[in-house]
Amino acid sequence: MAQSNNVTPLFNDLAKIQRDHNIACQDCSLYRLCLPLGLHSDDLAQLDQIIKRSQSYKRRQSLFTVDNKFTSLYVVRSGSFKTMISASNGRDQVTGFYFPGEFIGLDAIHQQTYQSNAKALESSSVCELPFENLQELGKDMPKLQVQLLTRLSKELAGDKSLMLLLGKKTAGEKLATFLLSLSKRFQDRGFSSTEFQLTMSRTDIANHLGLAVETVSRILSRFQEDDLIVITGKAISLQNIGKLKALCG
Amino acid sequence: MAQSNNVTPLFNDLAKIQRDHNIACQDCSLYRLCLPLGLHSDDLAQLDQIIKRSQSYKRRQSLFTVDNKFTSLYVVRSGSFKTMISASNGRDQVTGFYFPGEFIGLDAIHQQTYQSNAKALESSSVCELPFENLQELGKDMPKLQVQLLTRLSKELAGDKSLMLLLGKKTAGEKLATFLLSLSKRFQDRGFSSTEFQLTMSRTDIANHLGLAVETVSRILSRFQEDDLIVITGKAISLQNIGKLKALCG
DNA sequence: CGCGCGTTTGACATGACTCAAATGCTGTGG
DNA sequence: CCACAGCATTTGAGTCATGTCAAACGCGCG
Repeated sequence: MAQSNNVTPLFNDLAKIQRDHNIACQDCSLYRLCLPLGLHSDDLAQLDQIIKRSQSYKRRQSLFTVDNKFTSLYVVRSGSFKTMISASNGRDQVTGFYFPGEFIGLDAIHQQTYQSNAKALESSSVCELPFENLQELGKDMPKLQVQLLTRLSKELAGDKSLMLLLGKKTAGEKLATFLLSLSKRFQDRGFSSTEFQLTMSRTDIANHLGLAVETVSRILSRFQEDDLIVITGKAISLQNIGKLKALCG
Repeated sequence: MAQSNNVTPLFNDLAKIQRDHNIACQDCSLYRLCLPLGLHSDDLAQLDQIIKRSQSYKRRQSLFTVDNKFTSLYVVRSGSFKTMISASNGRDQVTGFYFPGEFIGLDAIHQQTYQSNAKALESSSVCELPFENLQELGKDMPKLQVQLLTRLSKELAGDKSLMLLLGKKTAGEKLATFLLSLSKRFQDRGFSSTEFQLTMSRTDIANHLGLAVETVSRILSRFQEDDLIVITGKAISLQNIGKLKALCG
C-alpha cells in the first residue's frame, strides 16, 4: 500500500513545497494552524526574520534532550515527533506526539532547560524560534504574545484531558480516544480523518497511554475483529467513527 | 490537635493579615511566589489597580464551572482549591490542587471558556485578574508577559510529571510522590514541610492520582505502619522524607 | 537477503478495583 | 450544646483488568 493513498493530493503538493524550500510563513500551508495567525503582514515579515528553518531530522534523531539549555521553541514543519520523560528503572512516559503546526518545548520556558527528550518519529523538519528574539519581538507585537499564551493554554488543556484518560479510562477507552484525537488532528491538517499512518511504534503508544505494549496490540486486534478499524502495520483506517466515539468513555 | 501546630508563627501572622485586608501586591506575603515578581513599582501599582480582591469562598463553593465564559485568571490568596473534569458515568479526574500564590484557569485562555470545575477545599480567597485588563497592561509591560508565560510553562511542566505518575507509577509511588509534592509546596510558602493538613478528601486524592479511595486509604495505613508518616484524619506528619523520596520511583 | 527489532498472541500472575460492612467524623437542626 | 443523619474513612474478602513472561512471527532496514 503506497503511502500516497493516505494523504490528499493537495497535501502532497504542499508537503513537497514545504520540504524543498524555506518558504515564508505567509506562503506556508500551515499558516492557519500556526503561530503567525492573525499577525499583520509587517509583523509577519519581522517574525519571518527570526525563524530558523532547519534541515531535516532523521527518524530517532533528537531535537533536544532533558536538561539541555532552553534556547528555542520549535514548530513541526513536516513529519512528527514525540517527547518523553523517564522514571527510574527505565520506565518512559511519552508526554506528547507532535504534528505539523504544533509547538515543542513550551514546558521549558519556566526552568530555562528542556524538560523532556524530543525525538523525530520519521524524517521531519521544524521551524526554530529562538525564544530571546521572540520575546524581543513580542514587546511591540501584542498579538504575538496572545498567540503564544493561547498555544500554551491549548497544550495545557490537552494535557488535562490526557490526565483524565490516564487516570480514569480503561484500555479500550484510552485507545479509542487516542485514535480519534489523531483523526481530528490529521483532519485539521488537510489529511484524511479516516486513513492515516501511525508514525509512532506500538511501544510509543503504550508509553503514551499508560499501557503495556501487549495490551495495545490486543486492543487494536479486538477493534479490528469488531470492524471498528482496519490496521496493517502502521497504516490504519477508521471504519466506524461513531462507535469509536461511543467507546471513549 | 490545634491547627496552629501545623503552621509557622510567621505564616499565622501573615495569613491573618491576608484575610483581614485587601493588601496591595507589594505588601503581600506571597509576593515572591506570585505574578508581580520582578515588576517595577510603577508597573506594580498599575497591576494592583486591575486586581479584584474578592471575598471568601466557602468550602465546596465553586470558583467557576466547566463551559463558563472565561473572563479572569485567579490566584489563590488563602486556602486551597481543586479543579476537576468529568468523564461519562461520573468518573472525575482532579486535575490539580491549588495553594496560595498558584494560578487557576490558565487552561481556559485557549477556548475562552473554563475547561474544568474549580471548588474551594476550605474557606479560601482569591485575587481575580480580569484577562482583558491583563492583556492591555501586558502591551506596555513585557515583564508581565514573561511572567505569565513562565506561569503557564510551569504548570505545563508539572502536568507532564503528573502524566508520568499517572501512566507509569504504582499506587505506593503515586502517594509518596504526591506527599512530597505537597511538602515542597508548603515549604515554599513558609509552612512546615513535614507537618501539614490534607485539605482535600481521600476521594479527591484518589481522583487526582488515578486510584480508588480504598487504595489511598490502605497505602496511607501501610506508610504509617512503616513509620514513614503519622496521619490523624486530615493532619499528616512526614517522619522520613528520605525513605519517601526513595519510594517515588 | 538475513538479522534484529517490532508486533502479535497465549498463558499466567498480581496489583488494584469492587463490593461490603464497620467505624468515625462533621455539620446541622433542635 | 447535644444528638442525629449522612458522608468520609478504614478494613476485609474476592474478582478482574491489565501487566508480565514467553514464544512465534514478520516486516523493514542495513
